[in-house]
Amino acid sequence: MEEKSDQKVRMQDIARAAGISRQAVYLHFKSRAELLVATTHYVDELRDVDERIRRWEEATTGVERLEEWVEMWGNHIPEIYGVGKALLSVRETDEAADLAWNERMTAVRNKCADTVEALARDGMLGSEWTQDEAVDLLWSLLSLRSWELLTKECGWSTRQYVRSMKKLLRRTLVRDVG
Amino acid sequence: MEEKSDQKVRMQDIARAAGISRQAVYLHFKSRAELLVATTHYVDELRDVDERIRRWEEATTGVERLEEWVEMWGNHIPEIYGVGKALLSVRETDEAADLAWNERMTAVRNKCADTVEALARDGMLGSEWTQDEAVDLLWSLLSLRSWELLTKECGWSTRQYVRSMKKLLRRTLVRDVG
DNA sequence: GCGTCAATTGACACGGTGTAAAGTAAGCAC
DNA sequence: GTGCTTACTTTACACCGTGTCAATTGACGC
Repeated sequence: MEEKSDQKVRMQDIARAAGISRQAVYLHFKSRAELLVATTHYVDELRDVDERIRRWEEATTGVERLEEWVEMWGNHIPEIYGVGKALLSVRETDEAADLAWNERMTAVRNKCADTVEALARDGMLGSEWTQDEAVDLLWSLLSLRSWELLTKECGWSTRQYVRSMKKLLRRTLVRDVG
Repeated sequence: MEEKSDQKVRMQDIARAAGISRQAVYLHFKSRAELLVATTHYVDELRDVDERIRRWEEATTGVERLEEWVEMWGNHIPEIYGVGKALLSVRETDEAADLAWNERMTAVRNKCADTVEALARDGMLGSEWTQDEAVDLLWSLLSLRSWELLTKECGWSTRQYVRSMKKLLRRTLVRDVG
């Protein structure tokens, strides 16, 4: 999926890649949606997301947390892009997939909320935003879709994406000092 | 499509809505993709997009143009959301649909470029952005996906979306004065 | 009455997902 | 060795949505 995130990955393809028959895949996962969900969990484990979050939580000031969070999540997006995109598209029809995606997204949203919270605690949240608005903006700018737009359609690198999001968010959400 | 932009609209549904048989639809449009493309053009005509653009071009200063552009396009998005979303999803498989979508998107992109150009001419473009970066950012923040995320997933109104985008873009792209 | 044009009905091919059934080969128990 | 389980295979088929094709109908103009 990561290799050919532009094309559709069929059960057939997955089976072939695993060196088993298409039917055998159904012995392990009862539907394509379930397989995709399981894959996202596998990727999380593989990339040791928990460990990264632990490190992020050590950041102290709000502004630091913001920068670290953008850095961390922004760099994680390309690692989940393939599965994520597939999951996004089955979500339209499959309820379980929708649920699974929503769970993952609220997890991300919670991190965004923590970040904004820290910013507000420091009195560094720009006065034109409510906390909720700031969370929504941060979350949407760090969404798979935003990353997809800027990298796939505009030709940015992930590096550039992270750098620009940091700048943009700092200018936008953080109160002017001096 | 606008009514039920969450569900998939099949040829069957379109035929029923038009009061003709499914096959008859194929007498007018040779594929679903072509129908979707035609529909976007129809919507443009219906909403008299050209006229709106003409009005927008009267804005003189860069900052005014930015605000007007966000206002205009932001309010147009919900009018094309249903078809747009359908088109986005066939784009993956249908080449003609992809082309049609890209054309529409470069048109939007050009307006973004004009806006940034005006900003730069006034010396009001923030010094941390190149013009290309500014265009990409503006374009992606005004994309159907961004609007979708903030309204459908975060529960914002289009009003709120437009207002926030104006604020965000002003703070982000426009040079600090004084 | 004739052609033609829009639409109808019904059948069918294709591709992708998912189900079901029967068969096979390897491993382990005793 | 015989028997049982487990993982997998092959084959077949149902379901859906898109798209094609052929034969038919009904209204209109002339």
